[in-house]
Amino acid sequence: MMQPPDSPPSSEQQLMLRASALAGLTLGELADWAGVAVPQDFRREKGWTGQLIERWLGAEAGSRPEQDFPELGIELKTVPIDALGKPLETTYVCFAPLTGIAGQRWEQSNVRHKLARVLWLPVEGSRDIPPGQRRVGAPVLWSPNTDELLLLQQDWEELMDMISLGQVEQITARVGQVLQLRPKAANGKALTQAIGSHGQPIQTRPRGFYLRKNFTQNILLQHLYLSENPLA
DNA sequence: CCTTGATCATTT
DNA sequence: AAATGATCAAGG
Repeated sequence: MMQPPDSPPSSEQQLMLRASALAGLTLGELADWAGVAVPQDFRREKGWTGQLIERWLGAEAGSRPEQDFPELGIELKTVPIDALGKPLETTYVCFAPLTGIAGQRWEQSNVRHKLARVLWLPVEGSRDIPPGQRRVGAPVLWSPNTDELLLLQQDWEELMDMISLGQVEQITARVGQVLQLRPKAANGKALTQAIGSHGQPIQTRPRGFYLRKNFTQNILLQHLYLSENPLA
């Protein structure tokens, strides 16, 4: 039986070694060995899988607005996949700034920084598989290529333009080719300040940036054909 | 309230 | 069946 590390990985290689060691194991095994109870479902513990994987890779717990491995400049994302390897959910990236965004540039945006380097860890997520029996897949270390970067930048600029023009209430999840903007809060009562259609301050639900499923799927698929040893 | 970890539940 | 909009928990 394995045991979770007690310190962050000292190198990218060590991180990948840790992640690769999880491939093929079930969430039940990882939970047992870490002394964590497995929930019947995720209705009341939606972040359970991500937090379990964080422990096994030695990420610092917490809600700091930073990368999971700041020393390595790497962000960790677990992604639920179906039997065919397709993402079952969009991927949350970060909150969207709704005020004080004049002159904000893509190059220095939170989205750009978060996605600079991501360690994707696919996990079986079909609801007909009990959480404890769901298997962890092989890790994929990814940085956006030129095409992906351009798509992300185009979407980010379109969304941020709408926000700065006071059109945040008109933004639906349909806007954006690969990046979308959706509510992100504890509930519908949470409100934050934004810009209204006449430039006046308004109260609206906080929003977050999410990656569409197809975009994430292409990342995982590319590695299937283009990486040296995708199954290692 | 904000940010982290995301999935749920209803609509389309 | 897929996508959108809503929601749950914990740390700060």
